[in-house]
Amino acid sequence: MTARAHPATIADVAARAGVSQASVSRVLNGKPSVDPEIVRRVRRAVAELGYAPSMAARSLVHGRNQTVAMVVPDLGNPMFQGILEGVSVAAAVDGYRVLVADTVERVDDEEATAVEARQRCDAVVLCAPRLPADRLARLVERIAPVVVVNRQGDVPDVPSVGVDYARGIRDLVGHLVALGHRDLVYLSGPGSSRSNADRLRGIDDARAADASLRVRVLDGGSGLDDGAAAVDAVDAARRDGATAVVAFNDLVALGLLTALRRRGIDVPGELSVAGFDDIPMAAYAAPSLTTLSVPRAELGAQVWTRLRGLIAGEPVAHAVTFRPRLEVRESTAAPR
Amino acid sequence: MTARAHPATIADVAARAGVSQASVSRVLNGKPSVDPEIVRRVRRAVAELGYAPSMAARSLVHGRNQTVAMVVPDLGNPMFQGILEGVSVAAAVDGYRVLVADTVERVDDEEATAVEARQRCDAVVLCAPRLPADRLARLVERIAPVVVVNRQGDVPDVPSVGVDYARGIRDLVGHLVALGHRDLVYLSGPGSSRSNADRLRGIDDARAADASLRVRVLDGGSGLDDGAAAVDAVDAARRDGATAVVAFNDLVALGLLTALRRRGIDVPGELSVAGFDDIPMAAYAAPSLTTLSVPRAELGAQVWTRLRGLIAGEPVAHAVTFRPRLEVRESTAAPR
DNA sequence: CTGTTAGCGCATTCAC
DNA sequence: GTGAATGCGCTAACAG
Repeated sequence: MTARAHPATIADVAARAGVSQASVSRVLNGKPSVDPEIVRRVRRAVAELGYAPSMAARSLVHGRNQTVAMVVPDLGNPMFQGILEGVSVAAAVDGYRVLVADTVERVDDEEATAVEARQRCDAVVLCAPRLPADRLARLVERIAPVVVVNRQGDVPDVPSVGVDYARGIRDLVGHLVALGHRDLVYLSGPGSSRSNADRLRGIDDARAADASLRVRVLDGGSGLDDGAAAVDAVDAARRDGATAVVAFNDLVALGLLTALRRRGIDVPGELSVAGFDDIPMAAYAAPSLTTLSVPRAELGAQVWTRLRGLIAGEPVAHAVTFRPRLEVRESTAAPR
Repeated sequence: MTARAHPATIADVAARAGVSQASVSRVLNGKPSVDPEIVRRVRRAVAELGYAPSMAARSLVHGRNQTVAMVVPDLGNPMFQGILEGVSVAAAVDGYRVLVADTVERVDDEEATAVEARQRCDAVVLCAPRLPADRLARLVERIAPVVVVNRQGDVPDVPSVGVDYARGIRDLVGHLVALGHRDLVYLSGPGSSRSNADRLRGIDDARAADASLRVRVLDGGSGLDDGAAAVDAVDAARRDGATAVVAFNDLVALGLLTALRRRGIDVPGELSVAGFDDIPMAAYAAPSLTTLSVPRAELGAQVWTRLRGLIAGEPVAHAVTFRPRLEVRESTAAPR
């Protein structure tokens, strides 16, 4: 077994099998009508040489990579992890792999990252919740084919898959109102984030539909720490009459829950708390968290379906929006 | 602005600038000593044509991708997410990207996945906690350059970075013993997992050092659900005298915590509980979780450092092992 | 300092 | 059905 310094090439295989490179190529790509005898010899040579085709060469010829990029603002967020996993698994079935490009919340070079990622891949999945719509619009046409996540309506003619945050919030508020709450707090997410804007729209809709409803909007964030840090403001609102709080997402709600517990404020006795996303931990919190469930994996799968279509040159598919499902748990109850 | 069907090539740029392809290449790669005038014209042509170099062609010539693969058993695990993020960020600094290959816990085709990933990338980061040592050894030589995570000692001559689980467990048991515990439960992780074996070794060491110490090993798992599902067995042990439980990881501990609460068992009053990993949620649990902190991001950075060295042809660097730091929180206390 | 030439490894014409 | 030639886009020698 002589080890070669450089990996075997198709030429080596051809020589070893005593056939032409073209034949080897045909066999390897399963082209029909190749003499069985040739097939056998080629397969043997391939095995003996431990030959593996060069992806680089193949990419150059085909103009395709079999790789897509997924740019995310923060890999630490369970939401994006879920989508990544969904896309990753779905794409793998079609022989595609996914490259992750974590912009680490640096909105400023999100465009550069996306463009760079596109150069190495056949397409990109863009999660850019904070990129202003006009910049987003310019970006997507530079990096097509692309599908955007949670930017429905911001970029016409670009496939988009996302969550109906406004709808989810309305459902949630409806649940709280039904319990008897009239004075709510919305603990907002990152100010510039599109999905936060969507949630705010849901809040506004709810307010418009019910004049007796009061909702105070407090600054929050998107992580556990942000939720905990908001406890002062939340408690102040509570003493001023608020009876329930809707957090930007589960992480924030969980952080708040802990801070409230430390302060001795009973949830849901003295204050109801709800989140968004239904991350695995939500059901395990104390009290378990009322939240809105979003199908992360399925969302990822849908993203891939659209991306694959685009790569294949199919027309832009319709946008899909998942309606969150209200998951009522212990953290919300009727106010005292 | 005439739009071209096919992206501009270096030949287009050369023609437009009235120079040779070689010159264009030189300018683009920042080769020294190129006539400033030429540089200007090339830059202008590049801008006008919106030229972007083909990574595929470049890869073919260089034999390198500027991409590494990271194969993980489960992207849903915060541990791997953290490492991924660490590697991703560190690699980006050097112009490298990372491809994720989620084997979705399917140990059987872990090898195939890794090999396939290696074919598209310059190197691979291998997280394969359950792959038997002999198969691992054979695998790594097929996919070198590679650095393995948490398989210290299993593959000599392969850079490895990991966590000293045994040491962490000993430190933790020491803490529990100091509190007065003598009868512990170890809620084990996946049976075939190397890191579970390491923890068991830590348990054995502790037992060997202290004959009066009793440790019952119970079957667990690696997720929230596994922890919750173990509550019956844990409670039985408790009634039989056990006063503290060491869970495989934080997820398991958190799941158990919730199940215990539902059963009305006070932690740490009636039972102490500790985890491993110090995931963000650990500090926010009720009660907050005593655990062992491992530097995920730094671990990822170390992985990249080693991988980069290997790619550059440097000799195999020494293995690094991080000693976990004990994080004492509310979930452990002296037994009644 | 610049241009010309020759591959990198493969898939794909086109003749045979 | 098979082989020989051509080119994907780029960089690295080599001349000039």
